[in-house]
Amino acid sequence: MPQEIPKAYEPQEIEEHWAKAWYEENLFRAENSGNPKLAGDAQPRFSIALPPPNVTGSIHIGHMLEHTQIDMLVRWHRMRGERTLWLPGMDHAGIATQFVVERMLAAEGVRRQDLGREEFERRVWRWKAESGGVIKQQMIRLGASCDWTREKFTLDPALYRSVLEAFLRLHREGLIYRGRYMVNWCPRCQTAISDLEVVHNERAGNLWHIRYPVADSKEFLVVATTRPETMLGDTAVAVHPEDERYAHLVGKKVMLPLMNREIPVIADSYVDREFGTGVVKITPAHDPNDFEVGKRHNLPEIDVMTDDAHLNADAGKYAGLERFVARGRVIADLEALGLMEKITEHTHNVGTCDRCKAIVEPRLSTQWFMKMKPLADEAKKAVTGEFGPAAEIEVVPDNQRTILLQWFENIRDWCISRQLWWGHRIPIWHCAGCKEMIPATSSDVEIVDGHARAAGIPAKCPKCGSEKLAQDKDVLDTWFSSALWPFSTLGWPDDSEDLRTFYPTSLLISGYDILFFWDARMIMVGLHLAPGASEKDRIPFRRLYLHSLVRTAEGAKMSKTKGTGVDPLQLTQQYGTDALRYMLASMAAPGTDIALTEDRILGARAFANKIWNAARFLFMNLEKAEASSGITLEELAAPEIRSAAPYAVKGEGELVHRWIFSRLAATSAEVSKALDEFRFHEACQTIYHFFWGDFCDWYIEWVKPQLSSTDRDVAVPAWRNIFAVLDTALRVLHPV
RNA sequence: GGGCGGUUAGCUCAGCGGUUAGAGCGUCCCGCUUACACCGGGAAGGUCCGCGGUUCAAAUCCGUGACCGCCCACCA
Repeated sequence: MPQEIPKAYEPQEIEEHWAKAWYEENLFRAENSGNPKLAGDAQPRFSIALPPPNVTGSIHIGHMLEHTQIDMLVRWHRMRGERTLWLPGMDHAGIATQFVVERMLAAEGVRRQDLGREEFERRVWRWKAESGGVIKQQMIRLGASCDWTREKFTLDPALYRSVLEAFLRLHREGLIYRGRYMVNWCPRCQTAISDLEVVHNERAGNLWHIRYPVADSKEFLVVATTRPETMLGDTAVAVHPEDERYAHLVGKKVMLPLMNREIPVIADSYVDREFGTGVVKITPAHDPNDFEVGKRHNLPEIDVMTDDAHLNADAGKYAGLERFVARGRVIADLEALGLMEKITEHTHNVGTCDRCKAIVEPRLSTQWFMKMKPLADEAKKAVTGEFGPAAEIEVVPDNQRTILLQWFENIRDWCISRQLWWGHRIPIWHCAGCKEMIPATSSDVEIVDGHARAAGIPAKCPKCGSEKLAQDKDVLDTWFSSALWPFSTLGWPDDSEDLRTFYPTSLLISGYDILFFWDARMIMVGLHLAPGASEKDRIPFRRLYLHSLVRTAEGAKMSKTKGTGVDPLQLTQQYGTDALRYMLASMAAPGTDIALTEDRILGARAFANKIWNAARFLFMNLEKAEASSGITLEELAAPEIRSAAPYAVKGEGELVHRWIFSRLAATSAEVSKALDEFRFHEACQTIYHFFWGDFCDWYIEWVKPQLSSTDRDVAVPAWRNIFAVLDTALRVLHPV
């Protein structure tokens, strides 16, 4: 202890000092935890994987909430003598990172296409180094007690190997397939995106009622549409099979206006007689429903758009126009021809790209998909406990379980290929001759230019013998590698020591916003691919806790790419990490989101200060007591002396000592229980009350005279007691 | 169209079957008592959204209505 203890807690220097020391000494290596006397299965274990932050910038306060909660549990388990691993790492975040880098390039007036794939990748790697470094420093500074010796990145060679192994296995099993289907196409990012990456917003729009002249007749069929420009790709018009109004026209042809193409009138029960006119134009290449209808009726599929959402040559005279320009032109032309029956107002859902907000175009495209049904069925059983209690994944809070199960119930296949340059390249080669698709011969990787590439390059086409093979240009959805995270980071597919020791992980803590993106897919993929004879060995985690989200005082969600994130380091400078962590933890009630307000941080800072001062008081008075009654720190701090507390104190006040110890025991028990049930806020509140109310306000005040007594029979036991209490209280507090 | 939350003190929120409903911040009085004014002592302040029900007992459980918010969904 320094001579002069500052009056107020000055967190900056102290916290930074310890954070650095912890990191440099690798204090939190898994090897440093646990009870050395216990070997093998007798040693209790606790393992948890960090949800890898995206390397799209730096972490914000929301990450810090997550990390604080994880850290509390990790420290708590470590203190209880368990072999504890918190494995950190980061995610390459394919589309998100590529978007960020593209945006930076745009500021220089450069497009990624100008640079070419290789150069662009180099730029992203450079950005990754920068961003990843920042994130790591932030986490260290914020005191996250993870094992940095095991840090991973989703594009590490070892993890690419896991990805290859997973892909090849699933492909071999027929769970990964390639095909031409309707996908969500983002014209800005110029890639397909999964259903989950589409955000639907209600927007005011119109319903355009267009007359399609019936061939060889004076009649019209009036169709209603929200996207008139897609009519250029119509290949049929549909009515309900039992709709008497139109029964006589089924099987006839109508003339598609503007394109002057004859298309059939078909009957399909998909049509809702009540909506609009009861007649639907069918555009199989640009609408998911129409695509299904088209398949049922063997309709041609005419894609009228280009990758960047301009109309293509199949759109006749509209070719080259941007889609919304074309819409205007189509409407004007229809009106000029007198074929626009009417225009009504209509609000409808518009899908936008989660990343760049561009309006998504449903579009026919050849992509890689993952068959989800069989995987989801198994995952469901793990969540409902059908595999037995040992293989049950407990979901907290409980209502999220329902949500998860519903999602498994209604699962659809997952489009896993992305037309991006940043990510895991698909290990399939296409034969130039016979179009055969040849998978990599192994999941081995080689290092080229410092980064991993698939090494199992097939030499020639097994079907036609051609040697003109080219690797698929697409990369995998970033969540594909994320789905493997709990075991890929531990060495899978190798049978590694870490994998045997720490898999399945004990727990996953993630935000509920990525429940489907990540958590659900980990369960499905882990259950299918992870090693182990039974389900209980393959589930990726035994418990799943979905934490709430930190919002701004106005309730907006935080996001780095949107620039609404709050930098935790800045707040740390102002209030101290401990205060921030405490504040976050104390607000982390399951199920409700957190609005960030300064008040709460101030309260937390006051608490940190209180603790500091309580300790300061004791140390300052100890010096005096040394003089008056000859007490030494050694007499108090030795573990065997502490553990023998409480000591009987001569004279009055015996009860007070007994009281504080009973309160301490109760507090400690309550905190443990709260932590075990993820009630972080209650744990905080309990300690707060004990420390401030019981310990400071009552106990210290009461014991003050005893501490300064010259009678050693009074002073020594009193001191011993108060030190034991302080020590234990700080230990209870340590997780926070 | 389905599902999930929320509505409690001036503000932000906890509590979710059992004595006078809590916390932080704010407000009002009183205190520089040898750790702390980022403090201590005290006080004011609440038909726990409305209505109906279950119960010896309800902010807490059930039903219903209202108003907010979120998620999922292929009605053109």
